[in-house]
Amino acid sequence: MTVKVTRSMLKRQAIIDGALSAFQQYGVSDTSMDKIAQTAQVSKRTVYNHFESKEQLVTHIIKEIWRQNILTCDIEYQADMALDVQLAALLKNELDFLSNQNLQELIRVAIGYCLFNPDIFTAEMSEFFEQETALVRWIKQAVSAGRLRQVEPQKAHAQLISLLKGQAFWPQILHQQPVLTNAQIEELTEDTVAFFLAYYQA
Amino acid sequence: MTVKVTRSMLKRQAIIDGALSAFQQYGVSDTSMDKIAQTAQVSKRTVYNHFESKEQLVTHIIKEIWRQNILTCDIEYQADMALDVQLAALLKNELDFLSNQNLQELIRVAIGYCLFNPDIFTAEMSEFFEQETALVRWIKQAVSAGRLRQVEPQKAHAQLISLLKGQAFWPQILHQQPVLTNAQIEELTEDTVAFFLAYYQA
DNA sequence: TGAAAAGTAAACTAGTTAGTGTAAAAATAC
DNA sequence: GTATTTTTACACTAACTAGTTTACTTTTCA
Repeated sequence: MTVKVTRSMLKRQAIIDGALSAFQQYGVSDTSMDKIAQTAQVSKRTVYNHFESKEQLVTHIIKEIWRQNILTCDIEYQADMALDVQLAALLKNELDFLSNQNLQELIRVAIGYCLFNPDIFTAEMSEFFEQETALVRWIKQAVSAGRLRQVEPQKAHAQLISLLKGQAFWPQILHQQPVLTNAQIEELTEDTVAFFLAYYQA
Repeated sequence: MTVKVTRSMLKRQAIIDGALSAFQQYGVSDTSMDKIAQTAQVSKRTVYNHFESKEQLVTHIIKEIWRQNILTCDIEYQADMALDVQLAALLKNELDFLSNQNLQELIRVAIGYCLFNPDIFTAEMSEFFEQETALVRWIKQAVSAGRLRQVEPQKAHAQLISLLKGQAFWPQILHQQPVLTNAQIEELTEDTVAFFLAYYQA
Protein backbone atom coordinates (compact mmCIF):
# COMPACT_ATOMS: atom_id res chain seq x y z
CA MET A 1 0.00 0.00 0.00
CA THR A 2 2.93 2.33 0.61
CA VAL A 3 3.86 4.20 -2.54
CA LYS A 4 7.43 3.91 -3.71
CA VAL A 5 9.31 7.12 -3.16
CA THR A 6 11.99 7.58 -5.77
CA ARG A 7 14.99 9.80 -5.39
CA SER A 8 13.63 11.93 -8.19
CA MET A 9 10.48 12.56 -6.19
CA LEU A 10 12.47 13.47 -3.12
CA LYS A 11 14.57 15.94 -5.08
CA ARG A 12 11.50 17.46 -6.66
CA GLN A 13 9.92 17.95 -3.27
CA ALA A 14 13.12 19.44 -1.90
CA ILE A 15 13.08 21.96 -4.74
CA ILE A 16 9.48 22.92 -4.05
CA ASP A 17 10.10 23.21 -0.32
CA GLY A 18 13.27 25.21 -0.85
CA ALA A 19 11.62 27.54 -3.32
CA LEU A 20 8.67 28.10 -1.04
CA SER A 21 10.90 28.80 1.91
CA ALA A 22 12.90 31.32 -0.12
CA PHE A 23 9.75 32.94 -1.48
CA GLN A 24 8.41 33.39 2.03
CA GLN A 25 11.62 35.07 3.07
CA TYR A 26 12.38 37.28 0.06
CA GLY A 27 9.33 37.25 -2.20
CA VAL A 28 9.27 35.69 -5.65
CA SER A 29 11.08 38.41 -7.61
CA ASP A 30 13.94 38.60 -5.16
CA THR A 31 14.56 34.86 -5.14
CA SER A 32 17.01 33.57 -7.74
CA MET A 33 17.20 30.06 -9.12
CA ASP A 34 20.69 29.75 -7.64
CA LYS A 35 19.27 30.61 -4.23
CA ILE A 36 16.53 28.02 -4.65
CA ALA A 37 19.01 25.31 -5.60
CA GLN A 38 21.16 26.23 -2.64
CA THR A 39 18.24 26.27 -0.20
CA ALA A 40 16.99 22.94 -1.54
CA GLN A 41 20.51 21.45 -1.25
CA VAL A 42 20.28 20.45 -4.87
CA SER A 43 22.21 21.16 -8.02
CA LYS A 44 20.92 24.02 -10.10
CA ARG A 45 20.76 21.68 -13.09
CA THR A 46 18.43 19.42 -11.14
CA VAL A 47 16.09 22.33 -10.62
CA TYR A 48 15.96 22.83 -14.38
CA ASN A 49 15.50 19.10 -14.93
CA HIS A 50 12.30 19.27 -12.89
CA PHE A 51 11.04 22.69 -13.95
CA GLU A 52 11.67 24.15 -17.38
CA SER A 53 11.90 27.71 -16.14
CA LYS A 54 11.54 29.88 -13.08
CA GLU A 55 8.14 30.92 -14.37
CA GLN A 56 6.96 27.29 -14.41
CA LEU A 57 8.28 26.61 -10.93
CA VAL A 58 6.63 29.73 -9.56
CA THR A 59 3.24 29.14 -11.12
CA HIS A 60 3.29 25.51 -10.01
CA ILE A 61 3.82 26.58 -6.42
CA ILE A 62 1.32 29.44 -6.53
CA LYS A 63 -1.35 27.15 -7.92
CA GLU A 64 -0.55 24.60 -5.25
CA ILE A 65 -0.98 27.26 -2.58
CA TRP A 66 -4.40 28.29 -3.87
CA ARG A 67 -5.36 24.63 -4.18
CA GLN A 68 -4.69 24.20 -0.46
CA ASN A 69 -6.73 27.30 0.18
CA ILE A 70 -9.99 25.39 0.06
CA LEU A 71 -11.81 25.01 3.28
CA THR A 72 -13.13 21.53 3.81
CA CYS A 73 -15.63 21.29 6.58
CA ASP A 74 -18.33 18.70 7.06
CA ILE A 75 -20.51 20.52 9.55
CA GLU A 76 -24.08 20.28 8.23
CA TYR A 77 -27.24 22.08 9.22
CA GLN A 78 -29.14 20.27 11.96
CA ALA A 79 -32.82 20.96 12.48
CA ASP A 80 -32.80 20.17 16.18
CA MET A 81 -29.94 22.37 17.33
CA ALA A 82 -29.85 26.06 18.30
CA LEU A 83 -28.73 28.29 15.44
CA ASP A 84 -26.14 30.15 17.45
CA VAL A 85 -24.40 26.96 18.49
CA GLN A 86 -24.27 25.68 14.93
CA LEU A 87 -23.09 28.99 13.48
CA ALA A 88 -20.47 29.35 16.20
CA ALA A 89 -19.06 25.94 15.30
CA LEU A 90 -18.91 26.85 11.61
CA LEU A 91 -17.24 30.20 12.25
CA LYS A 92 -14.79 28.66 14.69
CA ASN A 93 -13.82 26.19 12.02
CA GLU A 94 -13.34 28.96 9.48
CA LEU A 95 -11.31 31.04 11.93
CA ASP A 96 -9.01 28.19 12.85
CA PHE A 97 -8.33 27.90 9.16
CA LEU A 98 -7.78 31.61 8.54
CA SER A 99 -5.61 32.00 11.62
CA ASN A 100 -3.27 29.22 10.63
CA GLN A 101 0.13 30.86 10.51
CA ASN A 102 1.46 28.49 7.92
CA LEU A 103 -1.43 29.20 5.60
CA GLN A 104 -0.96 32.93 6.06
CA GLU A 105 2.65 32.67 4.95
CA LEU A 106 1.65 30.68 1.92
CA ILE A 107 -1.04 33.14 0.95
CA ARG A 108 1.30 36.05 1.43
CA VAL A 109 3.54 34.54 -1.24
CA ALA A 110 0.60 33.95 -3.55
CA ILE A 111 -0.74 37.46 -3.10
CA GLY A 112 2.67 39.02 -3.53
CA TYR A 113 3.02 37.26 -6.83
CA CYS A 114 -0.52 37.69 -8.11
CA LEU A 115 -0.68 41.43 -7.38
CA PHE A 116 1.45 42.18 -10.43
CA ASN A 117 0.77 38.99 -12.36
CA PRO A 118 -3.03 39.06 -12.45
CA ASP A 119 -3.17 36.80 -15.50
CA ILE A 120 -2.67 33.73 -13.36
CA PHE A 121 -6.04 34.37 -11.80
CA THR A 122 -8.71 34.77 -14.43
CA ALA A 123 -8.84 31.31 -15.89
CA GLU A 124 -7.67 28.67 -13.49
CA MET A 125 -7.95 30.35 -10.15
CA SER A 126 -11.49 31.62 -10.26
CA GLU A 127 -12.87 28.16 -9.64
CA PHE A 128 -11.33 28.17 -6.18
CA PHE A 129 -13.33 31.20 -5.21
CA GLU A 130 -16.63 30.29 -6.71
CA GLN A 131 -17.17 26.92 -5.17
CA GLU A 132 -19.86 26.47 -2.57
CA THR A 133 -18.58 26.32 0.97
CA ALA A 134 -20.08 24.52 3.93
CA LEU A 135 -21.10 27.88 5.31
CA VAL A 136 -23.13 28.81 2.23
CA ARG A 137 -24.78 25.37 2.28
CA TRP A 138 -25.68 25.82 5.93
CA ILE A 139 -27.20 29.26 5.32
CA LYS A 140 -29.28 27.91 2.44
CA GLN A 141 -30.63 25.09 4.56
CA ALA A 142 -31.37 27.36 7.51
CA VAL A 143 -33.20 29.76 5.21
CA SER A 144 -35.32 27.08 3.60
CA ALA A 145 -36.06 25.67 7.05
CA GLY A 146 -37.46 29.11 7.86
CA ARG A 147 -35.03 29.75 10.70
CA LEU A 148 -33.15 32.54 8.93
CA ARG A 149 -34.73 35.45 7.12
CA GLN A 150 -35.11 35.27 3.38
CA VAL A 151 -31.75 36.45 1.99
CA GLU A 152 -29.33 35.74 -0.78
CA PRO A 153 -27.11 33.13 0.88
CA GLN A 154 -24.10 34.45 -1.04
CA LYS A 155 -24.59 37.90 0.41
CA ALA A 156 -24.97 36.73 3.99
CA HIS A 157 -21.95 34.48 3.52
CA ALA A 158 -19.89 37.37 2.18
CA GLN A 159 -20.80 39.46 5.20
CA LEU A 160 -19.76 36.75 7.64
CA ILE A 161 -16.47 36.12 5.89
CA SER A 162 -15.76 39.85 5.71
CA LEU A 163 -16.27 40.17 9.45
CA LEU A 164 -13.87 37.31 10.13
CA LYS A 165 -11.18 38.23 7.63
CA GLY A 166 -11.23 41.89 8.63
CA GLN A 167 -10.05 40.92 12.10
CA ALA A 168 -8.32 37.59 11.76
CA PHE A 169 -6.76 37.57 8.32
CA TRP A 170 -5.96 40.83 6.55
CA PRO A 171 -4.24 42.59 9.47
CA GLN A 172 -2.05 39.51 9.91
CA ILE A 173 -1.25 39.22 6.21
CA LEU A 174 -0.06 42.83 6.27
CA HIS A 175 2.03 42.22 9.38
CA GLN A 176 -0.01 44.79 11.26
CA GLN A 177 -1.34 42.40 13.90
CA PRO A 178 -0.07 39.18 15.44
CA VAL A 179 -1.99 35.97 14.87
CA LEU A 180 -5.11 35.78 17.05
CA THR A 181 -4.96 33.88 20.32
CA ASN A 182 -7.53 31.21 21.08
CA ALA A 183 -9.31 33.60 23.44
CA GLN A 184 -9.50 36.23 20.72
CA ILE A 185 -10.84 33.69 18.26
CA GLU A 186 -13.46 32.72 20.81
CA GLU A 187 -14.48 36.33 21.32
CA LEU A 188 -14.60 37.11 17.62
CA THR A 189 -16.78 34.05 17.06
CA GLU A 190 -19.27 35.06 19.72
CA ASP A 191 -19.41 38.68 18.60
CA THR A 192 -19.96 37.69 15.01
CA VAL A 193 -22.64 35.13 15.81
CA ALA A 194 -24.56 37.63 17.92
CA PHE A 195 -24.19 40.37 15.34
CA PHE A 196 -25.29 38.14 12.48
CA LEU A 197 -28.23 36.45 14.14
CA ALA A 198 -29.60 39.73 15.52
CA TYR A 199 -30.29 40.73 11.95
CA TYR A 200 -30.90 37.47 10.13
CA GLN A 201 -32.60 35.14 12.59
CA ALA A 202 -36.27 34.65 11.68
CA MET B 1 1.21 83.59 -2.21
CA THR B 2 2.07 81.16 -5.01
CA VAL B 3 5.14 79.18 -4.14
CA LYS B 4 8.04 79.31 -6.57
CA VAL B 5 8.37 76.07 -8.47
CA THR B 6 11.99 75.41 -9.31
CA ARG B 7 13.17 73.13 -12.04
CA SER B 8 14.66 70.90 -9.37
CA MET B 9 11.24 70.45 -7.82
CA LEU B 10 9.72 69.63 -11.20
CA LYS B 11 12.35 67.01 -11.86
CA ARG B 12 11.89 65.52 -8.45
CA GLN B 13 8.17 65.21 -8.99
CA ALA B 14 8.70 63.69 -12.43
CA ILE B 15 10.91 61.04 -10.83
CA ILE B 16 8.30 60.22 -8.21
CA ASP B 17 5.52 60.07 -10.78
CA GLY B 18 7.59 57.94 -13.12
CA ALA B 19 8.63 55.57 -10.38
CA LEU B 20 5.06 55.20 -9.19
CA SER B 21 3.80 54.54 -12.68
CA ALA B 22 6.46 51.89 -13.22
CA PHE B 23 5.78 50.31 -9.83
CA GLN B 24 2.10 50.03 -10.65
CA GLN B 25 2.91 48.26 -13.87
CA TYR B 26 5.71 45.92 -12.83
CA GLY B 27 5.92 45.94 -9.04
CA VAL B 28 8.81 47.39 -7.08
CA SER B 29 11.32 44.55 -7.46
CA ASP B 30 10.87 44.33 -11.20
CA THR B 31 11.36 48.05 -11.76
CA SER B 32 14.94 49.17 -12.39
CA MET B 33 16.37 52.60 -11.80
CA ASP B 34 17.10 52.87 -15.53
CA LYS B 35 13.45 52.19 -16.24
CA ILE B 36 12.39 54.85 -13.74
CA ALA B 37 14.72 57.44 -15.27
CA GLN B 38 13.39 56.60 -18.71
CA THR B 39 9.75 56.75 -17.62
CA ALA B 40 10.35 60.07 -15.86
CA GLN B 41 12.13 61.45 -18.93
CA VAL B 42 15.08 62.30 -16.75
CA SER B 43 18.71 61.36 -16.63
CA LYS B 44 19.55 58.45 -14.36
CA ARG B 45 22.11 60.63 -12.64
CA THR B 46 19.34 63.08 -11.74
CA VAL B 47 17.43 60.27 -10.05
CA TYR B 48 20.47 59.61 -7.88
CA ASN B 49 20.90 63.33 -7.23
CA HIS B 50 17.45 63.38 -5.65
CA PHE B 51 17.40 59.96 -4.01
CA GLU B 52 20.53 58.34 -2.64
CA SER B 53 19.41 54.83 -3.48
CA LYS B 54 16.53 52.82 -4.87
CA GLU B 55 15.67 51.86 -1.30
CA GLN B 56 15.25 55.52 -0.33
CA LEU B 57 13.13 56.31 -3.38
CA VAL B 58 10.92 53.30 -2.73
CA THR B 59 10.36 53.96 0.95
CA HIS B 60 9.67 57.62 0.27
CA ILE B 61 6.91 56.68 -2.17
CA ILE B 62 5.47 53.91 -0.02
CA LYS B 63 5.25 56.24 2.96
CA GLU B 64 3.63 58.86 0.77
CA ILE B 65 1.03 56.33 -0.33
CA TRP B 66 0.13 55.36 3.23
CA ARG B 67 0.05 59.03 4.16
CA GLN B 68 -2.62 59.59 1.53
CA ASN B 69 -4.45 56.58 2.86
CA ILE B 70 -6.02 58.65 5.61
CA LEU B 71 -9.67 59.31 5.27
CA THR B 72 -10.57 62.90 5.96
CA CYS B 73 -14.24 63.43 6.45
CA ASP B 74 -15.96 66.18 8.32
CA ILE B 75 -19.35 64.57 8.83
CA GLU B 76 -20.16 64.96 12.53
CA TYR B 77 -22.81 63.37 14.71
CA GLN B 78 -26.03 65.38 14.73
CA ALA B 79 -28.53 64.92 17.53
CA ASP B 80 -31.55 65.81 15.46
CA MET B 81 -31.07 63.50 12.50
CA ALA B 82 -32.04 59.85 12.00
CA LEU B 83 -29.17 57.46 12.71
CA ASP B 84 -29.53 55.51 9.49
CA VAL B 85 -29.28 58.63 7.36
CA GLN B 86 -26.16 59.81 9.17
CA LEU B 87 -24.49 56.41 9.08
CA ALA B 88 -25.34 55.97 5.41
CA ALA B 89 -23.61 59.27 4.63
CA LEU B 90 -20.52 58.22 6.57
CA LEU B 91 -20.32 54.82 4.91
CA LYS B 92 -20.93 56.30 1.49
CA ASN B 93 -18.02 58.62 2.07
CA GLU B 94 -15.80 55.76 3.15
CA LEU B 95 -16.86 53.65 0.17
CA ASP B 96 -16.19 56.38 -2.34
CA PHE B 97 -12.73 56.52 -0.88
CA LEU B 98 -12.12 52.76 -0.88
CA SER B 99 -13.53 52.37 -4.40
CA ASN B 100 -11.26 54.99 -5.86
CA GLN B 101 -9.39 53.17 -8.57
CA ASN B 102 -6.37 55.39 -8.31
CA LEU B 103 -6.06 54.75 -4.61
CA GLN B 104 -6.39 51.02 -5.14
CA GLU B 105 -3.49 51.04 -7.54
CA LEU B 106 -1.40 52.99 -5.07
CA ILE B 107 -2.22 50.64 -2.25
CA ARG B 108 -1.49 47.62 -4.40
CA VAL B 109 2.04 48.93 -4.77
CA ALA B 110 2.36 49.57 -1.05
CA ILE B 111 1.04 46.15 -0.14
CA GLY B 112 3.23 44.43 -2.70
CA TYR B 113 6.24 46.06 -1.15
CA CYS B 114 5.29 45.73 2.50
CA LEU B 115 4.46 42.02 2.26
CA PHE B 116 8.15 41.15 2.26
CA ASN B 117 9.50 44.30 3.86
CA PRO B 118 7.48 44.41 7.06
CA ASP B 119 10.08 46.57 8.80
CA ILE B 120 8.72 49.69 7.15
CA PHE B 121 5.56 49.28 9.19
CA THR B 122 6.37 48.94 12.86
CA ALA B 123 7.71 52.36 13.70
CA GLU B 124 6.49 55.05 11.38
CA MET B 125 3.43 53.50 9.82
CA SER B 126 1.53 52.41 12.86
CA GLU B 127 0.43 55.97 13.56
CA PHE B 128 -1.52 56.00 10.33
CA PHE B 129 -3.65 53.11 11.47
CA GLU B 130 -4.21 54.13 15.04
CA GLN B 131 -5.58 57.59 14.52
CA GLU B 132 -9.20 58.26 15.23
CA THR B 133 -11.41 58.41 12.18
CA ALA B 134 -14.60 60.39 11.69
CA LEU B 135 -16.51 57.13 11.89
CA VAL B 136 -15.12 56.24 15.31
CA ARG B 137 -15.86 59.73 16.55
CA TRP B 138 -19.42 59.46 15.30
CA ILE B 139 -19.94 56.10 17.00
CA LYS B 140 -18.60 57.47 20.28
CA GLN B 141 -20.95 60.42 20.17
CA ALA B 142 -23.94 58.29 19.23
CA VAL B 143 -23.16 55.93 22.10
CA SER B 144 -22.84 58.67 24.68
CA ALA B 145 -26.04 60.22 23.35
CA GLY B 146 -27.69 56.91 24.17
CA ARG B 147 -28.75 56.20 20.60
CA LEU B 148 -26.39 53.26 20.08
CA ARG B 149 -25.92 50.38 22.48
CA GLN B 150 -22.99 50.48 24.86
CA VAL B 151 -20.06 49.08 22.85
CA GLU B 152 -16.38 49.57 22.32
CA PRO B 153 -16.41 52.10 19.49
CA GLN B 154 -13.22 50.54 18.06
CA LYS B 155 -14.89 47.18 17.77
CA ALA B 156 -18.03 48.49 16.08
CA HIS B 157 -15.85 50.54 13.78
CA ALA B 158 -13.76 47.51 12.87
CA GLN B 159 -16.90 45.56 12.03
CA LEU B 160 -18.20 48.27 9.74
CA ILE B 161 -14.92 48.65 7.94
CA SER B 162 -14.59 44.89 7.56
CA LEU B 163 -18.01 44.72 5.94
CA LEU B 164 -17.10 47.45 3.47
CA LYS B 165 -13.59 46.32 2.62
CA GLY B 166 -14.66 42.71 2.23
CA GLN B 167 -16.88 43.71 -0.69
CA ALA B 168 -15.46 46.93 -2.05
CA PHE B 169 -11.73 46.75 -1.45
CA TRP B 170 -9.99 43.41 -1.06
CA PRO B 171 -11.58 41.65 -4.05
CA GLN B 172 -10.58 44.61 -6.21
CA ILE B 173 -7.04 44.74 -4.85
CA LEU B 174 -6.62 41.07 -5.75
CA HIS B 175 -8.00 41.68 -9.26
CA GLN B 176 -10.85 39.31 -8.57
CA GLN B 177 -13.63 41.84 -8.95
CA PRO B 178 -14.07 45.06 -10.92
CA VAL B 179 -14.49 48.33 -9.09
CA LEU B 180 -17.99 48.74 -7.71
CA THR B 181 -20.55 50.71 -9.69
CA ASN B 182 -22.44 53.54 -8.03
CA ALA B 183 -25.52 51.33 -7.78
CA GLN B 184 -23.50 48.63 -6.03
CA ILE B 185 -22.03 51.16 -3.65
CA GLU B 186 -25.54 52.36 -2.88
CA GLU B 187 -26.72 48.82 -2.21
CA LEU B 188 -23.76 47.94 -0.04
CA THR B 189 -24.30 51.10 2.00
CA GLU B 190 -27.94 50.31 2.65
CA ASP B 191 -27.28 46.66 3.48
CA THR B 192 -24.52 47.57 5.89
CA VAL B 193 -26.51 50.31 7.63
CA ALA B 194 -29.47 47.98 8.14
CA PHE B 195 -27.27 45.14 9.33
CA PHE B 196 -25.35 47.35 11.74
CA LEU B 197 -28.27 49.26 13.23
CA ALA B 198 -30.34 46.09 13.74
CA TYR B 199 -27.79 45.02 16.31
CA TYR B 200 -26.44 48.26 17.71
CA GLN B 201 -29.29 50.75 17.69
CA ALA B 202 -30.48 51.41 21.25
C1' DT C 1 26.22 -6.91 -13.07
C1' DG C 2 25.48 -3.49 -16.29
C1' DA C 3 22.86 -0.15 -18.95
C1' DA C 4 19.81 3.69 -18.41
C1' DA C 5 18.27 7.51 -15.75
C1' DA C 6 19.09 11.16 -12.66
C1' DG C 7 22.12 14.15 -10.08
C1' DT C 8 26.42 16.82 -9.56
C1' DA C 9 29.94 20.76 -9.84
C1' DA C 10 31.70 24.18 -12.40
C1' DA C 11 32.45 26.98 -16.12
C1' DC C 12 30.07 29.70 -19.40
C1' DT C 13 26.73 32.96 -22.18
C1' DA C 14 24.45 36.99 -22.58
C1' DG C 15 21.80 40.16 -20.44
C1' DT C 16 20.48 43.08 -16.39
C1' DT C 17 21.23 45.50 -12.12
C1' DA C 18 22.50 49.35 -8.61
C1' DG C 19 25.33 52.74 -8.34
C1' DT C 20 29.62 55.98 -9.73
C1' DG C 21 32.68 59.26 -12.34
C1' DT C 22 33.21 62.76 -15.62
C1' DA C 23 32.90 66.54 -18.49
C1' DA C 24 29.88 69.35 -21.08
C1' DA C 25 25.44 71.90 -21.32
C1' DA C 26 21.64 74.27 -19.43
C1' DA C 27 19.14 76.72 -16.03
C1' DT C 28 19.27 79.70 -12.13
C1' DA C 29 20.81 83.30 -9.02
C1' DC C 30 22.64 87.72 -8.08
C1' DG D 1 27.33 88.97 -17.21
C1' DT D 2 29.32 85.95 -14.20
C1' DA D 3 29.30 82.35 -10.59
C1' DT D 4 26.73 78.51 -8.95
C1' DT D 5 23.73 74.82 -9.14
C1' DT D 6 21.44 71.26 -11.66
C1' DT D 7 20.82 68.29 -15.44
C1' DT D 8 22.58 65.56 -19.02
C1' DA D 9 24.75 61.75 -21.75
C1' DC D 10 27.68 58.19 -21.49
C1' DA D 11 31.06 55.15 -20.14
C1' DC D 12 32.12 52.17 -16.44
C1' DT D 13 32.32 48.72 -12.34
C1' DA D 14 31.12 44.80 -9.96
C1' DA D 15 27.70 41.92 -8.94
C1' DC D 16 23.85 39.20 -10.14
C1' DT D 17 20.43 36.87 -13.31
C1' DA D 18 18.15 32.89 -16.11
C1' DG D 19 19.44 29.37 -18.45
C1' DT D 20 23.04 26.05 -20.92
C1' DT D 21 26.93 22.96 -21.67
C1' DT D 22 30.11 19.56 -20.35
C1' DA D 23 32.25 15.90 -18.16
C1' DC D 24 31.60 13.11 -14.30
C1' DT D 25 29.33 10.41 -10.42
C1' DT D 26 25.53 8.22 -8.21
C1' DT D 27 21.24 5.82 -8.11
C1' DT D 28 17.87 2.85 -10.04
C1' DC D 29 16.22 -1.25 -11.84
C1' DA D 30 15.92 -5.39 -14.59
